[in-house]
Amino acid sequence: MLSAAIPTCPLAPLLDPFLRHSSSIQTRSQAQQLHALLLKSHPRPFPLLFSLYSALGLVRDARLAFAAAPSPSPPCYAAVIRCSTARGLFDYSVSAFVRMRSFGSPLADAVLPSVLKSCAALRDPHLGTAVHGFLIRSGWGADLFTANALMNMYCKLCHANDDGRRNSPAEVSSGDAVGGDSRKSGFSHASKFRMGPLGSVRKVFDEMPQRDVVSWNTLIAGAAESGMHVEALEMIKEMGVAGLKPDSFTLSSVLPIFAEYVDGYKGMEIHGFAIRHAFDTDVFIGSSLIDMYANCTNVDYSRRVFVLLPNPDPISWNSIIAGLVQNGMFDEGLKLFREMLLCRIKPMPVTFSGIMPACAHLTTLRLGIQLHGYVVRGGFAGNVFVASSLVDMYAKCGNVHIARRVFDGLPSPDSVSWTAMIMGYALHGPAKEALSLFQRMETENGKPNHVAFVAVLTACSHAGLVDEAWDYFHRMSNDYGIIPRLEHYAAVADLLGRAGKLEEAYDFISTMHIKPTASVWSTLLGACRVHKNAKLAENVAAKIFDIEPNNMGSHVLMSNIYSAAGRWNEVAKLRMTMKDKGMKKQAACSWIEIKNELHAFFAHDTSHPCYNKITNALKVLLGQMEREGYVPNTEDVLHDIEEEQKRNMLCGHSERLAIAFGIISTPPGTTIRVTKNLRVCVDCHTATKFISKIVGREIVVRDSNRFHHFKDGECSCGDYW
DNA sequence: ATAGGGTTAG
Repeated sequence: MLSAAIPTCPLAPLLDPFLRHSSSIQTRSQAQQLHALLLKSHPRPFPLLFSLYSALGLVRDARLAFAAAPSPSPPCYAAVIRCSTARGLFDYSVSAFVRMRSFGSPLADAVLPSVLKSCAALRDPHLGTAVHGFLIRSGWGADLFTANALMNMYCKLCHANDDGRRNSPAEVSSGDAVGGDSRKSGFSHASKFRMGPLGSVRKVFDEMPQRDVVSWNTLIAGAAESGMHVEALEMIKEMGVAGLKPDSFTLSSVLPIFAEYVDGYKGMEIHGFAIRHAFDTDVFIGSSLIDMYANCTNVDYSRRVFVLLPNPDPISWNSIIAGLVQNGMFDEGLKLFREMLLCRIKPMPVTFSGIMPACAHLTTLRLGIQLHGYVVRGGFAGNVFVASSLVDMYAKCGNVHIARRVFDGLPSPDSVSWTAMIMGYALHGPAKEALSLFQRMETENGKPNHVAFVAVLTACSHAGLVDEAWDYFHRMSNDYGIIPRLEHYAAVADLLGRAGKLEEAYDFISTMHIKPTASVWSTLLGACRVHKNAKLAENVAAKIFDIEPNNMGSHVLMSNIYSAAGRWNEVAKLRMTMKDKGMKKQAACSWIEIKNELHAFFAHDTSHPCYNKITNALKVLLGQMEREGYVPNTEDVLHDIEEEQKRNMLCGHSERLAIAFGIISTPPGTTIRVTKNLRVCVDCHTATKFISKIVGREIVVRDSNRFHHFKDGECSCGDYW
């Protein structure tokens, strides 16, 4: 190619084969030798040299060579600009372009697409529009590649302000007000398109003299990302009319739409299309399909797609792991994470934010700490997604202080980090911390969203702060314009109920502006049980059974309420109903991790190999507890049996077995961490307070609702839960 | 030369 320029040089015959077959240059020193020969043979630098250095990843050498060039030719500028863009050195690419313009050097072919790509990556609207103006003046406006790159740049620029997450605020995309300006494009929705944030993109598209698949794909992807879902799907049809077939790029930009709409059926149609056109082995499509099926709770299909991918890439792994975890298949997620490591695929920040919730839900602090170590070693600790998931994991695994330390280490926590931390305090009890953090969030992070309000209301609820909760509840809509959702109502109703304001709670739920669910009523039913209001309970239960006739939790609660009131006939009747409906009470279970091994206990479970030791320890403890003033509270033993038997029943509760086992299997002073699947029982709560004092241990119990930290005879919940 | 996939808090 350029060898035509060389004949004047005696070295030319030597160089020629290398310049013709640049792939024969494989190492840095070979490239440098060629560079040296070129410098000797030819006063002006060779464009190929820059491409060569860049292809070998030696961008520094390329830049040095370029900086030393006295007056680079247009092809040299072009090579440097293209290479630096391809290597991600966007600012360098732009400054080379600016330098080229300032010397008045003519524009080589195929430079502008790279410059525009760099402008897009830099998210600099002034730069972008300046280049746009220049390219029109210099007559490149009609160039297909340039216009495509221009569209892409405007797409990126209009998403410059959101933080890259999927749920950007959707444009109105219903079918109204169509018609509009259809002269130019002939497309019914063009006018709406032009008025939206993608106006510039659409304008470029409409004015292109010719369009290819990339043009369409860029426009479709832009629409899909801006929430203009209907338009995006409509345009796929239109591109067919224009004689262009959708390809794997087209599909991968519209698949997330079905994931977001949770329309697995439509998603499956696309999957079928992908299979028919042999796109289904494309990793991009594969990852989108995995995510789409996982979002539609059809994670088995996600798994099938993953298994059928011939060459899953790191993102495919991330997708399947996150998909499994999001669908509650925590062990499976962890298993795949281990497989991923075995396949020598390096985890990325997303891998950890995807897998960490599994540890949080499983309450497996040990594994969480291991992953945290991995995060630190991998240099991902500064990633706000990862850090937020760590905050959440530590809080959910019972270590709210470490959670706080991770949180405090974040240079700029986002709303998720704040909310995770506030929720952490809410779960553990220090409501003051939660409230003061919320206040800090308002000043430092700006507008709290609806989830932050769920967290702060939960904190109030768990601490019995009725007035504060009302204040937040009202400020939420008055100051921030957030319409209360079910979760907010539920938190307030729960709070009122637990504070004993049963009638007020009843009225509150009855006048909600959305239809209360069975679960909202259930919290009140629970409160009726605690505050022994059987009459209101019957009323509430009727509401629940009206919505969910087979709601098992409420049958159990109602049965407990009747037993507590000694109404054994009603209990029997309810039990019959439950039996008829085939409902089975969820068995109480507590578990504890000792030396990397999980020990689970059901109530009155004698199967554990250490069962005898455990009961002996409990017997000894009971004696000490009674000397300290412990009186068994048999109120909640809901069986029609003698008092003595009731006392024995209490000792067999699953949490007590787990705690006793923890005490006899760990060195003195070790914190005991127990998890229970149901709420902790009143008597066990009292007993654990005594036990913590007697054995001088901190005992952390996570029940289905919150954490209890027992220490020196006190509990962090202040006996309010 | 230009276009694509995955993540955290209730």
